[in-house]
Amino acid sequence: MSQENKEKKLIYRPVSPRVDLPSLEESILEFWRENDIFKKSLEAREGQREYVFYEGPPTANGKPGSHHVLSRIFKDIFPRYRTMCGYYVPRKAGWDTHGLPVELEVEKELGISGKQDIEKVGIAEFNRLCRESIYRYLEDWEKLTERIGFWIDTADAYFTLDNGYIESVWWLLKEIWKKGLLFHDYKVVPYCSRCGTALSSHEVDQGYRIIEEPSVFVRFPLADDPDLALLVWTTTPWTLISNVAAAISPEIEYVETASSAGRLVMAEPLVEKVLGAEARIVRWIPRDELIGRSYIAPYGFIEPDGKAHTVVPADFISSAEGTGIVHIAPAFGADDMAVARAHELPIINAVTEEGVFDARITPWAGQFVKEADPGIIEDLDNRGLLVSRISYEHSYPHCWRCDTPLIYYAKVSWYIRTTAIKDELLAANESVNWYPHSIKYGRFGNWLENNIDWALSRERYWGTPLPVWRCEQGHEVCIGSIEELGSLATSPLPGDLDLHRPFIDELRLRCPDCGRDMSRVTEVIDAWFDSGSMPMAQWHYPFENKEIFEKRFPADFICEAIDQTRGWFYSLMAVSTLLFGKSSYKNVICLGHILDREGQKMSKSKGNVVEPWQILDRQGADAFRWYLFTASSPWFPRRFFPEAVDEVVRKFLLTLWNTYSFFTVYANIDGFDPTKRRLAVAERPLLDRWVIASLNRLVTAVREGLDNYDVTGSGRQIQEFVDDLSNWYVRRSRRRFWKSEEDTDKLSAYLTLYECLITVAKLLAPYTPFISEEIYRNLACSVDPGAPEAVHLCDFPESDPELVDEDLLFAMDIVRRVISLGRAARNKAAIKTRQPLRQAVVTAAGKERRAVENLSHLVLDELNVKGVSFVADPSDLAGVRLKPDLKKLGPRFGPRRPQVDAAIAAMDPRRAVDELQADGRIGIVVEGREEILTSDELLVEEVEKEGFSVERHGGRAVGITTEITPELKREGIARELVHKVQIQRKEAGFEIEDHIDCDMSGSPLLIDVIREYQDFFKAETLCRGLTFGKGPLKGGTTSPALAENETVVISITKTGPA
RNA sequence: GGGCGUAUAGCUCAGUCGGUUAGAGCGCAUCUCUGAUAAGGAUGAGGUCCCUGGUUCGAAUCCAGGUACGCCCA
Repeated sequence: MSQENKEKKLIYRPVSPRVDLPSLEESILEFWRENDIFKKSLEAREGQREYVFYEGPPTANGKPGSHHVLSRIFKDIFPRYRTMCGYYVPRKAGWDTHGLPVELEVEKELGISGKQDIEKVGIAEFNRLCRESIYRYLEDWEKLTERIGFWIDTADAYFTLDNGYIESVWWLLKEIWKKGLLFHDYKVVPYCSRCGTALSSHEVDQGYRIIEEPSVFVRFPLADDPDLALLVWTTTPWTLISNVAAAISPEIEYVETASSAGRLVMAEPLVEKVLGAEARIVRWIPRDELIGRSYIAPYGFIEPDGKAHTVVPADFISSAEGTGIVHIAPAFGADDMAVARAHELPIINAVTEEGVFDARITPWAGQFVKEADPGIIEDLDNRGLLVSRISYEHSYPHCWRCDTPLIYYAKVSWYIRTTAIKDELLAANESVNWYPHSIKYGRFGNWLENNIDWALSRERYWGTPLPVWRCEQGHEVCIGSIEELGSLATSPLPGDLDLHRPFIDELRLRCPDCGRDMSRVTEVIDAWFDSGSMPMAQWHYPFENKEIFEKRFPADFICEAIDQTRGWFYSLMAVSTLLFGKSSYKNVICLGHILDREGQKMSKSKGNVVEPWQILDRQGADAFRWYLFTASSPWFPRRFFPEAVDEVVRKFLLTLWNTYSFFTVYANIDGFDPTKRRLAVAERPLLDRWVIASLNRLVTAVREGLDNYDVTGSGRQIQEFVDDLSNWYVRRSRRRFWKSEEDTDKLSAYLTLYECLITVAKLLAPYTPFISEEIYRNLACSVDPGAPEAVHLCDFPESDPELVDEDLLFAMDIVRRVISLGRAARNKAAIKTRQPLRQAVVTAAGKERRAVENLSHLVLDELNVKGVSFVADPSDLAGVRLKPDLKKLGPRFGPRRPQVDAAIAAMDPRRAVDELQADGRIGIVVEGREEILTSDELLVEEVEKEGFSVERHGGRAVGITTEITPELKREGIARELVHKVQIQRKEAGFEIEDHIDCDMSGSPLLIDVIREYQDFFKAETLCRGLTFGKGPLKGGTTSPALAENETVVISITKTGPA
């Protein structure tokens, strides 16, 4: 045959059953590159209806990890799918380039930390390094992006650091400013006084340590009754100097107490804990009596600028510790600040940015606030205000760089008043489809409901500068374009102006109000505002590309991980709602995180990170993709490790590959060319019509799934089909492919398998673009020069509902269940499949019975039985057992049901069933009372009958006769010996179509059987000359074989090909 | 401390409206089948359906409280 192949031109490129998937994928990548397939896939759909995708820009400031693969393949699959469905789906890449993480990376590289260090280096140099660091990993990202088959236009990517991008962001900010929604106010931030900088929450998290601190209980005497005092607890005595109010909870009861400490007001539940058992409750004080009461402040260094030192309500107060009365110092606590805003309290700040008391606080001026605590406590004690002090152990944040205890400190910050558009945000959210749905009114909806103003500014260096200039008079302008900047600048703009710091800071403007010099405020903006602006800024809107933006807004689809709820998902929605009053996206998939094998977060420090290249180099991108698409729901957190992907390769990709390989081997032998042959499906055998029906049903399901953003469900259905195709359709059809006659049956098998493979390749193209491409190209392009050159240029398959023969699908399903039960029954009886048996008995009636009858040849063959018979009445096959139908008897008898169960169990089942059949009802006695049960209130189950081996599942049972007659035994022996010879042929290395001569000597019984079955024997083993007892054949292979405890010596020799 | 999510076999996951014996694949053991396959088939071992309480005749499923993990906040 090999000789013949060399001479004959093969239709299909030969496909080895062994495949190296990663290197196959590399060659497909090369094909795509060389032939511009991605570009062609776009061009082919130009002018068609658009499907709009927005790329949420990753920060390329580090190597991409497995979680990036997850999000990037989900970003890939829908554009691919929609393209195949006929949509035009442009895919512009983007990179997020600003922000603290970039700065930290550069600080680390330079071995510096903190703002003072950065300013020593110089902002120009520092930002130059930031810009450089962005590009450092870009290549890694682009390589990975290509390798995993994520088609996105990286050549035309947007960068948030581009002047054009920044100009668009400025324009957006100016629009917000014009609406009066950009403002500045105090914000309490975790602050390191040594480094002179606020810390991000990420940094704060790194510095928590358990420390022991003094905490004090202090008297705040009431102004109108100084003998009675509020009892206040604080762990930061130094903040008492800046006190402006005392807060009580609207939910806790307050009392006046009498004890050795005097008359004190506090929360009732805490009295004993704080004052001890000796304290006495004098009276309960209604909250109304407290709210609004004035008290004498502990310190009067600073005169408050407004009404202060009164009791106010606040809802964050705990009744678990403290006194239930909380001292409020708005400059040093976020909760305090919120209370101050709600009640229009003044703000007192006695502390400088260096973390020391200012000159007004004479006793402690210049002292670090936390170090002043002991002096303050002593002072309180001396003045009789201290009730008690205790040592308090708690977790307190420290600066991760210098270990200085952080203080919470009010700084001026710029905000966007998103609270003013809360209703619009909620309305915009209504228009979005969230996957999973729970996010919409859960995590995201709640976040919108509790919206707080967007803290926009950062006192940092590498970011979009806040385009606000201020003059000495306090006039402010917000600049919305480079042109506007030029018109107000005191000197012409340089031609190569970089809009970043420090260059932008050097530009002076002339104040439009008073004509004085204006300089820029120093802040840059939150990088989230950059990325949230991408729908406009990626196009340099409104300065350019107006039509493109309008056409591609909002996005049909975006996708990121769950941590973006308050990140990109929010910023994207907030920016567009501020500007246009609507959401920038319609459908959003919110992915879960990838965890390690133990369910722990992957992190470099734990060393449990799975590098994507580990998977890509060993198992390949398709395997990686398929695993992530189908292993679990996209939004669940998932455990991930390399071995998990192995199963995908073995069970799915190799199964598909081998089916494909099988086809090419035989199609090449037979020279099968699908373009030259036709056969209507209706004229094909049942098995073919079944697999075609199943395929068409699959197409509908996959389309429906992907239309509804269900990747996992659709994928699992494809996997199930491929399994059926290989392990049922091909397995059952094997002989049809290798038989020598060229008949309709064979043609039908080829056409059917071909259609299945091509359609599956197309269905899989969005999922596993590489193997799909290979299968499609070899099968389609090899025979049809008119076929699109890549699977990704094809139309997505459409289902033909006419071909979905539901009855046939049902019938096959039933038959396969019957076969499975039959095999189990054989196994239980320990009768090997090669031994023929007389009969299989199936309990089936009506539609099910007809199904098994129509497909009975499958049952006979698979179960190796001579006949199938049916029993309508299960008792023919089995004994019976009676069970209560709980769904019916439960509601009827309620608590008495257990007694009913017992009464049923006590009946003789055979007689009860007879009675039920005769009368449709039966009487039982429950607690001495007669009750009538009808037949639909009872369930009848069968148990095994003699002479049969029976297996059951649910209401279905299949039995096989276990009697082996001498005749059946002889046939079994014949099959056994055929099997032995087949093994021997294989071991001798003969080709499938080689013919042999065979000699058999030994057991007279076995030889007698083979004489009887010699036609069968010769046909199965391709044996031409069969002799008995002539001894080993010359040049042959000889081996002893055992069947039924008798031995023969079999000798075979090759006599040449067919 | 708050909000959201997850928890089912050693592993990865299904489990419909509350219903009878909680399933699949992998892995393991035993057997079986096989001239496409790294495969197929069957059986078995393996389960505190995270815990506690409640509702109910009946809870993996509904309710409440908790635990662990993750995310986002504080």
